[in-house]
Amino acid sequence: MSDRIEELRERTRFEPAEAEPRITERWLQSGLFHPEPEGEARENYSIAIPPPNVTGSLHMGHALNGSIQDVLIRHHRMSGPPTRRTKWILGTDHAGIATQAQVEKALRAEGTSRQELGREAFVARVWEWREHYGHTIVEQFKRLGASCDYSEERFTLDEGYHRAVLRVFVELFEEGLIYRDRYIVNWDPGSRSAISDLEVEERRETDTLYSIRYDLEGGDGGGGGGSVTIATVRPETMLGDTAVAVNPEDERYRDLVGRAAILPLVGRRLPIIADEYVKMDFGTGQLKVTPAHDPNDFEIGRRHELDQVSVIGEDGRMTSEAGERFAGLSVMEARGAVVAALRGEGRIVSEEPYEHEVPYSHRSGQRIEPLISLQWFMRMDGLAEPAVRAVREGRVRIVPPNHERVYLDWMERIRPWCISRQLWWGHRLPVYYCLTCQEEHVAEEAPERCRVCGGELRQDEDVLDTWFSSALWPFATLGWPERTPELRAFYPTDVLSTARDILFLWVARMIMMGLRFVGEAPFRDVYIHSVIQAPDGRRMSKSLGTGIDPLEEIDRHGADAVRFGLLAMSSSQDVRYSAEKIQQGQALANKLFNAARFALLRIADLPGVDPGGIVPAPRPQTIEDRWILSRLQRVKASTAARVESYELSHAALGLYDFVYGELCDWYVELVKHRLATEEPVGAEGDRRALAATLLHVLRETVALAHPLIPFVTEELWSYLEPSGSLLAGARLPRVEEALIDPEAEEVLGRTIEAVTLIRGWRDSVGARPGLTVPARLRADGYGETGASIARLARLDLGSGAPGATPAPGATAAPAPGATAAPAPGATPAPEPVATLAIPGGAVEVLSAGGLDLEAAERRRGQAREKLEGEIGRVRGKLANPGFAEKAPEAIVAGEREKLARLERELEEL
RNA sequence: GGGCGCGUAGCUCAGUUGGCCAGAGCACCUCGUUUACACCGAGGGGGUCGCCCGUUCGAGUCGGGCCGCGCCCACCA
Repeated sequence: MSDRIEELRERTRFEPAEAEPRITERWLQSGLFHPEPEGEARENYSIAIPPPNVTGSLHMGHALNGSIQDVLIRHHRMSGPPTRRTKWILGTDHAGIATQAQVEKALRAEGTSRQELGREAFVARVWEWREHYGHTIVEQFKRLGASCDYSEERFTLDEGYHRAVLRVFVELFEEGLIYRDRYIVNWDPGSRSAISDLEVEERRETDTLYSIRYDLEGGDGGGGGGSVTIATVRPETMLGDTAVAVNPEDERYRDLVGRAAILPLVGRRLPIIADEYVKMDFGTGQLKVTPAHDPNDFEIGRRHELDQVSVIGEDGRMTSEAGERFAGLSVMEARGAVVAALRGEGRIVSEEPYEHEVPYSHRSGQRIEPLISLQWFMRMDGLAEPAVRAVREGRVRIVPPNHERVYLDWMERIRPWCISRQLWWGHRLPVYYCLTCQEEHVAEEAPERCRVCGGELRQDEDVLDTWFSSALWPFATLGWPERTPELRAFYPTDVLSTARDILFLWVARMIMMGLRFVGEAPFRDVYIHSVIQAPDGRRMSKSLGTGIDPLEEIDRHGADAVRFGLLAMSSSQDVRYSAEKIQQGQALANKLFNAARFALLRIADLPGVDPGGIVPAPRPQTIEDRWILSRLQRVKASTAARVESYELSHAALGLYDFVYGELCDWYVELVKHRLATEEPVGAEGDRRALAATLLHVLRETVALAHPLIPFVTEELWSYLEPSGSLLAGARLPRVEEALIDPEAEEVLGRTIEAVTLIRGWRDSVGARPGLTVPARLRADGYGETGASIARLARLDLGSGAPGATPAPGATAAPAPGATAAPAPGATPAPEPVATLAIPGGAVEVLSAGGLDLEAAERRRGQAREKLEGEIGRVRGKLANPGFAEKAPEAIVAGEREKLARLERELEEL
């Protein structure tokens, strides 16, 4: 052990770049991240990672969620005897559209296309692509320190997973929940596929609202027979109009209903119908109905059995149905042409700018073209109902709970889900059509021939929405539909951690599918974490140039720093990225490293003490030992509670406060002299006890911090744990109630305040840092810490200072009067040249050497003023009859005590 | 149009069920070669807790209104 410690002498800082790869390697070799599939899910702990896109790379959202999940995973892994079977299910998502788009882009660069390659070759090409780029993100998770089970990486398109998808599809089809329909869908011309409602985003845009006059049937064409005026932002769609609608309550148009208008440019007869959808107060109250290109009109069309004329094709161009003049034009070209033609006929009544919401594809960024298409749908209401109950009844908890209502609202109004995609990359639908008799077959195994006519079969061209397969993630990854030991051991998982943007897209669907197919919700908790925004408050995105690369941050500051920073930033709401928090994490790692380094080297240097022979254990000799042990129990308890209730920023910052504000700033400083070599202060017994205590405190602190900052703590563990075992596989330190010591906390709390006050005073009176000031303590409650105060505040308290002898003027005096005698046998007390208040009394300064007494006097005046003000306030409060009567007893008592203390301090001044 | 949330020090954020003088990190100023750490240490300045009204002995915290900002959901051409 000593040799290893010797090398620490040269390492004055923790170097993440050097240490992290080494430590990662040890973890991966250890097998600790792979639990055997034994026991029941309720005794084990598991999390299914939200599978990143297979060709993606680590962004800030992954880094945050990875940090959060890893804290939970490591914390729970370390909370068993000595470890608990803990599995972090790892894998990637095939991400249909995104991946296909990437490969298509590459093909374009090569001057070819997927069409040219053909389906089979294209899919093979994507698999190749996936082999090539599919592992980067997994490697990046390793750099973050994520302790996933890397030995069992899944893919939403691997063989076993595919079987699960087919099973689900077939069962739902047989139940009638999956069906095929010609329905209006969100057509994404960018990916040439239908997409679901959830993949559409609305953007505010300003278009032109045209009012167009349609003549009524039976008129003379000159307007004499009357006309209707409709308003539209999409004049090109009028070519597909099949009706004009008015509100049935609309008095103005009552007699129009049942008549017909003539569609300009086309000449089609448009029946005028009455439908409640039409708003009487919008425009003229007359609405053109285009069932094939507007979702509302589609519904109206179904109600009134209107014709559907599709004038826009899946390529985003006008079809032949649009008429010769327009066929082949793009939508925008057609718009111009239609407007020009109408203008030529004098049919444009007005044009005005109009701001409205326009649907765009979340996937391709292109404007959605609603059109009618033959697609596969899944009815959701029956599946949603148990998923609603699971949340209502608390079997699934959403944290923070205010998202629960959003979930419930959406689930209760859930609509059919369009699950087919016109892509090649994905799970191809297990649907087969007979080429001769058209009979439809749905089966997990492709049938040989048509069961009706024996004809040849062809498989449906479409693939399933990526989210269909993602919805099965928590159980498909564990071997379902087989009843595997993995499934028994790790399903349901414990928590699903995610940002809220995929609450519907993914989380809700997992709950529905888990309940339906395994009979249990896939996780107990849904933890919804922050979205990290760019420092300027904009969304972090590559395209905006606002993204910050977590890997670059890891390179610069270390994975511990990035983890700590992200955890400290995160909360229940969105937050801006804070580089300072990352630096704070780096500082913490370095601080902890150096505190341990100091202790280890000092202990190694102790004369007559064999560091190897010291058994780390709490062996408190002094009040500061009792204090740090007590504080250690508190931070162990609070950290565990915070991690378990997902208050990760509090856990991180609480740990920081302990390490900095208690362990390093105070405890290490308080005990330094007891380890001093040149000038032996304490007995050897004390040194040995102190060494044991110090090592114990360090070990527990390091273990406690491990889930948050695993690298530096693992590194330190290699010095603190002689067996050479890994901290990742150690047990979290338990809270020892017996070591909680309110008295020590009280005494040290007061001592710290006193030292801080004296230091502040010194600074304000111009005392050089090296100057030792002769002084006398005239205050209660410093019997055990007077010497510490003298040392830390650089006071000379006379002969009584060293060792454990009570400091002069401290607790000895039975009465707290001003006449408290100095230590017996001392020479007559000199007159103080200055006095400053500390909790429980005052410090009297006995020599003016090196001090600015005028400043001291000013300061005393300020202190007195402040005390008086405070006393006044407290007195006023106590004098208020309402306060004394109505406030709780403890509060009143506290105020009384405070008053007494302040009065004593004032008196001492 | 509905829903959720935010507005606390120059910046980024904490402030549990209303109760000691409203905190932290960073930034800023002063001092410091104290033998763990200069990625350091000590000290300091800095806040009408968005605004108004109310409830209460007591409000950053609860209620109402207003102003500003963000996000989610939603089928008005």
